Amino acid sequence: MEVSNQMLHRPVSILQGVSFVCGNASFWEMPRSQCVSFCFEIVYDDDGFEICVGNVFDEMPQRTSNSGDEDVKAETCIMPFGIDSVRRVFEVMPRKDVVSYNTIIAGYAQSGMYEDALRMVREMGTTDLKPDSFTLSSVLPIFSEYVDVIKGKEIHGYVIRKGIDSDVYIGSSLVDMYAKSARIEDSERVFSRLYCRDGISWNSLVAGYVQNGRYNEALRLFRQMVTAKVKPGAVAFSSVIPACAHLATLHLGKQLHGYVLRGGFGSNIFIASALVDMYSKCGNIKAARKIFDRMNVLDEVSWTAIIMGHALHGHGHEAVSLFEEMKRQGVKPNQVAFVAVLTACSHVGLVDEAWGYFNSMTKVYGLNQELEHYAAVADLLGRAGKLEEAYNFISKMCVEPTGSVWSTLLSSCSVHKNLELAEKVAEKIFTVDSENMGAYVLMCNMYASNGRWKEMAKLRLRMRKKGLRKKPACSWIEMKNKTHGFVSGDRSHPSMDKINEFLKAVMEQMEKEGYVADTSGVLHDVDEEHKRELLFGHSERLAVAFGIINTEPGTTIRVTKNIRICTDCHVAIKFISKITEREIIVRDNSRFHHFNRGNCSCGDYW
DNA sequence: CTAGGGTTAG
Repeated sequence: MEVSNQMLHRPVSILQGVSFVCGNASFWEMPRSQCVSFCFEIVYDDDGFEICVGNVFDEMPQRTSNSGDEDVKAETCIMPFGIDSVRRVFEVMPRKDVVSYNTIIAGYAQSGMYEDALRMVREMGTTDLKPDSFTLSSVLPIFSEYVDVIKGKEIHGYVIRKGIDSDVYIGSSLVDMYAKSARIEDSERVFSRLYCRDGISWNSLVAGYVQNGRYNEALRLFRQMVTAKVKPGAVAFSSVIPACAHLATLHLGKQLHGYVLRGGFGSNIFIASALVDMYSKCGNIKAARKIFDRMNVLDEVSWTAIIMGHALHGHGHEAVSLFEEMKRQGVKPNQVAFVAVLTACSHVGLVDEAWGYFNSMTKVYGLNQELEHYAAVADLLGRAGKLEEAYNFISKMCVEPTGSVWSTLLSSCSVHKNLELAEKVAEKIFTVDSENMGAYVLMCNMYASNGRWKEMAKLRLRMRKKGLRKKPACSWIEMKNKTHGFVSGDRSHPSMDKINEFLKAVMEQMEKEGYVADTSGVLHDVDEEHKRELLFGHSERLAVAFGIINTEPGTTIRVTKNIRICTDCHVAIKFISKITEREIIVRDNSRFHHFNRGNCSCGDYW
């Protein structure tokens, strides 16, 4: 499992000077008695204070409840004075005990002052006070955030030795720590050993699955949690809903939405933003917009979700005007919001606007342009046919271009049929990423459409030598709460005869209305007739046909495809939408195509 | 005195 960008971008300098010394790796496998040999030491500071009874937060006001939501911590736990004043009080306390240390450590940790929190843990050691489950529950999340699994494991070793590893708080922190370090198997093991699990421990693992891209497992565990009669809270919903967004499983997303409303969490901004994202990624931008319009409070995340939604659905102008509206309302766009608005520009070809936004990042908002922003602009230039400009832009990037940045340009070269530049770009890709499947496939396609069979064969040989195999194209459609998958050319679906019959009938009508098969994208060196047959078996076409056959007239068809929609299928589905009078929505790997009355929302710009 | 959450994205 890959570590996400978010993890890699976290600084680690904060951990310097802190040392939880303990043995190495595999204490998992050891019987408990042997774990004792793992010691836990703190590097002590020289100064120390006497132990004191009392609590520096004694003066704190009680938390007030907050509109039925659970997330009271951030909003309503207002300190009467800043953490600095708390520290001053703490420092003059004549005697300090574990509780007072825990309190100040938690205070620092919750205020993001991690160095101070860890310094206090060290100081605590100088006074003979031993960190307990409270201390460590405050400290562990620091190592989750900074993805330091070594430090996290040291603490794990220590808590096993102290016999507090089954503490729910510690357990949840450990589950989270391992998940954020991309070691979800270890999260599972910690979780499985917790004999007392509350909603938070369940959700730590659910969220862990989502963070590691294991969406199906996240949903499975969420269901298990509900079955175990643990009621999901607000946080649990905002953790699982993104799993539906990623999987594009509208029916599950809808069920969760229903659950959210019944639970009274509908106005929670975290959940509402997740729902906006989920509906738009599942192809229902109207529902997404409805939820967004009903939200009372909007932050940069909710704005970004709806802007990205419109961008993915090809409503570039709407996305741009929402971005302007966000700024007008005084919400400052962050880096992600810029990714969204640049994506919007790229999908509709707003070149000048995009440049304006790109430059305003540093000049107006003091934000650095990161790889994603460069990628979006490169994508925009490429789509707009400014291939050379895009090439130069990428070559001069301040960030080292990755294979994926070059890949967007390569697909633009393919759209604009510039084989010469494509070859140049492909070589760039292969130098950074010699196993980039997409690049091999695209180049093969381009050679094929130019009749350059020799070059194609050469490239295929190169692929074979590397042991690379083409990822099969597949499409899927939800039908009565079941997902039906289709693989290109695969005839094993039980309804295949009906599908073919349908496609044949539609095809006759299509040809009458002027459809001509575009066989240029067919990879194989076979005759025209055979090429047309191959197009006939494309997965998106099968899924659309299956959807139409099995639904009432007028029902919207939603299909998801794992790779870019094929040019010929794009034309064909336009015809199909007109002939069958259906709205057909196809999500490919980068956007949505809304086919209606013979047109597509992308305006053929994709 | 302690633990889990939403937006990028190939």
